[in-house]
Amino acid sequence: MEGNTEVKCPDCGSRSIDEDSVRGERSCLDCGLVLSEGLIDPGQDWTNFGDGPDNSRVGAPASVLFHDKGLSTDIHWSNRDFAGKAITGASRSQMYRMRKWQRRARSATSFERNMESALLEITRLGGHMSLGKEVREETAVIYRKALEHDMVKGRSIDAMVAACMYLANQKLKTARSLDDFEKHSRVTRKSITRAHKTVKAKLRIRIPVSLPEEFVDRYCNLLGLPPSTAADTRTLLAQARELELTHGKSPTGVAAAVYIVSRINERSRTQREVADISGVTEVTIRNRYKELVDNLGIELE
DNA sequence: ACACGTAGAGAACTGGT
DNA sequence: ACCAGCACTCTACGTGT
Repeated sequence: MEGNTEVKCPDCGSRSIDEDSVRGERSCLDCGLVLSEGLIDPGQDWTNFGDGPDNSRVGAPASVLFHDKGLSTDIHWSNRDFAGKAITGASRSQMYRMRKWQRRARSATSFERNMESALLEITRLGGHMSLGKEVREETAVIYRKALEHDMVKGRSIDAMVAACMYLANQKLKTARSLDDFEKHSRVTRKSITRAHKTVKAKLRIRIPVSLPEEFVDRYCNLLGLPPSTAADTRTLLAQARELELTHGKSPTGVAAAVYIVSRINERSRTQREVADISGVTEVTIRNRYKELVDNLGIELE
């Protein structure tokens, strides 16, 4: 699982790379940098306990949303044996002991106990904020890493969960604001932002920076504009970058330069249309549009 | 219908104390 | 650690063509 000598962490140079086939990702054990996600486990997905081929797939899939990844079993409390017959006397008290010890063994370490309460909070908070399973799983993955890197000590589990979920929410672009988290979490806004900052820095989680150019093709496509318009837009964006007009602006807003080009090329689209497909408001389109037109000396009739 | 502008608020970052 | 200020985008308007 670890010590893969062929891979070196590009960030800190460490060779301790953790390959986690359940979570489908590779990360550096020293700095926590996630090297690659979406790895495919090449192994068979069943265990054959018998003779000959056995391709049966049984049981729920492993999930990061259970502290033991959902793979442990319970001894049921009904005091019945496999045939439904009541279990009594000595074997019954033996079963009580077995249940007790099984539970203790399962959540024995402080790590697991911490993870267990964190997952409860992830489920609760995720539910309150109507965040889907994807975000909750991403939160669990980030939280587990934070726990592994000793970041939870000294702050509340709830604050750390909120911070991790906020990060997951940013990463997956589910658009919940800090206010939403403040409202539904049981901790203060400050403790959330602090934990958020720490986790983001220590785990080197980058909220991917996207460039305006990445959106141009899709926008043109959605607007029914030809590839030549996309090309013209990229040229325009290159000039805008020279004059530093793209710095600090939202890439989607800048990409609305498509609007300008659509007018230049006399395939005019309205601000409303561009706003609808790009997810930025008409106001932002107007502001970018005005800035670009003013600074690049573009004449429109 | 469309383009254009403004005010007020929120989010996230920066720098000063 | 905390606050103030900053640049940007959003919502929600209004005005003009």
